[in-house]
Amino acid sequence: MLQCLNPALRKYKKNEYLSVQGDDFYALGILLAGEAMVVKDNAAGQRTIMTVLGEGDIFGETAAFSGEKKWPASVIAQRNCQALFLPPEKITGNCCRQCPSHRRLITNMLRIVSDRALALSKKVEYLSIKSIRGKIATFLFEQYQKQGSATFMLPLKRNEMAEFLNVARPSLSREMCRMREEGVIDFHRSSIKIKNVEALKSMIE
Amino acid sequence: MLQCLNPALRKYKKNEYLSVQGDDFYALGILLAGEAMVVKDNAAGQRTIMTVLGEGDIFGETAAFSGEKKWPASVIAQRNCQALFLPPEKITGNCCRQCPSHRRLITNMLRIVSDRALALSKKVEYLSIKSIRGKIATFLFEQYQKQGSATFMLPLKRNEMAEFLNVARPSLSREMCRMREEGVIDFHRSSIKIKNVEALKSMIE
DNA sequence: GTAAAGCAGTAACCATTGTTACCAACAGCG
DNA sequence: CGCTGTTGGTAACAATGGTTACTGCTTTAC
Repeated sequence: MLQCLNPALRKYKKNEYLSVQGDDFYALGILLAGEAMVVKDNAAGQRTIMTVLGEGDIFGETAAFSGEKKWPASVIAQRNCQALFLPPEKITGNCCRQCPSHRRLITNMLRIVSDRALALSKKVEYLSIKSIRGKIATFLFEQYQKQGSATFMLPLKRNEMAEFLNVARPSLSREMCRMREEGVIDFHRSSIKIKNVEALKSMIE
Repeated sequence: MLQCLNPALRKYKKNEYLSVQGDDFYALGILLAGEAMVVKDNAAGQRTIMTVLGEGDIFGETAAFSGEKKWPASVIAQRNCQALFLPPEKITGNCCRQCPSHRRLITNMLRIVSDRALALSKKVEYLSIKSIRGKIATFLFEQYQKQGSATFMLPLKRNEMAEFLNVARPSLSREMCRMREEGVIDFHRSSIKIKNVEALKSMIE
């Protein structure tokens, strides 16, 4: 079976990175020996520990089958580690002649469930932020990155945005206006301009 | 391919239930025609709309491959609907001779990713509750159901419980004591007794 | 063009929750 | 037994965010 999967075995010293957040994703990981930490950095550079991996634990399983082909978090060796990496195609793969449509079905299924998990994990991120300002900053910064320009249109109305961020609409308005007064952003209705990216970043979290 | 999967086709009139939250889960659904709503009821009887399904949308995909074999939400026809139901085993199934270990691998993978999605959706539920009291009530009620008795031990220390619910520890203590004063619960350290289940339920959400 | 509906900003007030700091109860240990 | 560290309750105060209600600006429909 292992031959069929053709996994890559790698060794890491303490504090080495098994994977780096944002890097291209090629292979699902299995920690064979040692201990590693899954950490997520946000835009402000703050780091959150997601989990600690022990021997036998799998990492990157959500990204493996989703549409997103970047590592959603970094994995850092806490001690010397050994890890196996296997490309997700190998798992769903047709090493043992199966009907192609069946294979397609399984792949789709995995992708659907994984995408769902990714979306939920995004939602958890937003909900875990306590201040409205932090939520706004995170939201805007993400839009800014996605749209690539400092001036863009918000994809949601205030109403919807408030619901999405789980806050009251007037509170959202109030806070956005404060941020405008402070010169961090400028906006009118749905069009928005980020005037000070660094300041915005620092408000994240 | 469809023969291989052997799906059940069912028709529903407006307002009929395609699935009922808490019922045993046997088959994954695909909405072929019509429109349906996915709703989640909480213990207090309040209903949240999760999504609206259109033609071609899949429902129950997370439960299908996870360890949990109950419907996590209800699906209600908004208009006359047609839906296809197929048992998840058929998807992962060996209709086309594949090596058993490979099949095992795929099933495990699906289960892992699905369980992850379920856990995240649970977390979202907790984080979406705004009042501390609501969080406590939800948490306690869930423990109560899981442990089956009105007197039980909390699995977390105050510290950890506060972190889990994403609130400050003193605020948690304060609120728990208020609930004790009101006669809804009684507790000492980690041992807790639910004195008024109905009152507790009504505090959920 | 005008009425009606929906959307967004504003302000005052109030409730809830976080913060900080301190204290009491308890567990483990010599 | 008393020391120490941990855990949990308490209280005062500050800050944050929700509520409500009103306003004016846009958009849509007729």
